Amino acid sequence: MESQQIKQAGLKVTAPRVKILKILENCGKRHLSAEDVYKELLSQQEEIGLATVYRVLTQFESAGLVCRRHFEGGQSVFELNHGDHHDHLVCIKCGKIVEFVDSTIENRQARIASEHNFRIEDHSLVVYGICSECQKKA
Amino acid sequence: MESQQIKQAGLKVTAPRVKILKILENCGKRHLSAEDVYKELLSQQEEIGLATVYRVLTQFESAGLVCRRHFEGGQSVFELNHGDHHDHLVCIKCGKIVEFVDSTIENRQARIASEHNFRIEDHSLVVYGICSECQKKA
DNA sequence: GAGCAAGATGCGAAAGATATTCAGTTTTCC
DNA sequence: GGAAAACTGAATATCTTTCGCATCTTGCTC
Repeated sequence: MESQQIKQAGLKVTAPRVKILKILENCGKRHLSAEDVYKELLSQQEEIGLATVYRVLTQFESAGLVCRRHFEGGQSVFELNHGDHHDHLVCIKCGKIVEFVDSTIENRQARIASEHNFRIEDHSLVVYGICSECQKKA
Repeated sequence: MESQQIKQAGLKVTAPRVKILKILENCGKRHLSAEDVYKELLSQQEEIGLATVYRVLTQFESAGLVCRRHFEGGQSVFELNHGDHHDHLVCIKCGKIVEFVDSTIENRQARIASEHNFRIEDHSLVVYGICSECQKKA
């Protein structure tokens, strides 16, 4: 149940939060912008302001429920945090996003960071390209 | 001479362009936001508008003279393009940026992209962490 | 070097994303 | 059931980036 996750995050269980979490879980797409979530709410006849969407997503982020990503293009996208880290392959034509994990890359990153005496907190690897369908179309 | 580079890029040689390019070359830091460049111009008593800074940087980007990066935090940073691709290690405390290149990572990326039938156009790898100095301070 | 067209510039205003304020409402906890 | 604390929507503010447009420059020609 969504309300459990929200409660465990130390947040009060309110209608907007539950609905937003539901959307993140059920809307099919893994990556949604604040705007996407807002539009989805509107299409469900929900009376939830954009400001609340941002607030809730930010709170979810602090609580570790979702991750925020800044891809190129100004807008942030949010995705549910399933605990596993992964990187992204983004199609610059159609916006399709593929997730991947590669331990070789993760290891090299750790190595490089330690060579520079950095303690890694996070990282973001995004590969931009053109997916097979868009290659055909072009 | 800066004016050569600008001319070769197919752009008219104008005072703002030369000055901005000089700043990128000489200001010491490799990564500047549009705001940074603008402030630097102001401190040099130059009458150059912020809009022009953005326009010029965007043109330089199209011309391949500089690269624009979107790190976390809303603002874009620009850096001179020396032809070589590289990735970034960013200190989330002090903002220090270290550049690195790792062919193992590059290769894995290419492999992953081809496994998904993507044609790579670009990529961005940013590792966020805490640098040695900031670790001491904390 | 004057003349001209194409292209640049500066400024203010606008756009887009996100954050904040505020007053009223809802949840939680006892 | 009620008070305190936390939450909400709307409007507003902010920040970065872009646009519109009148004016000025540059690069080329003669």
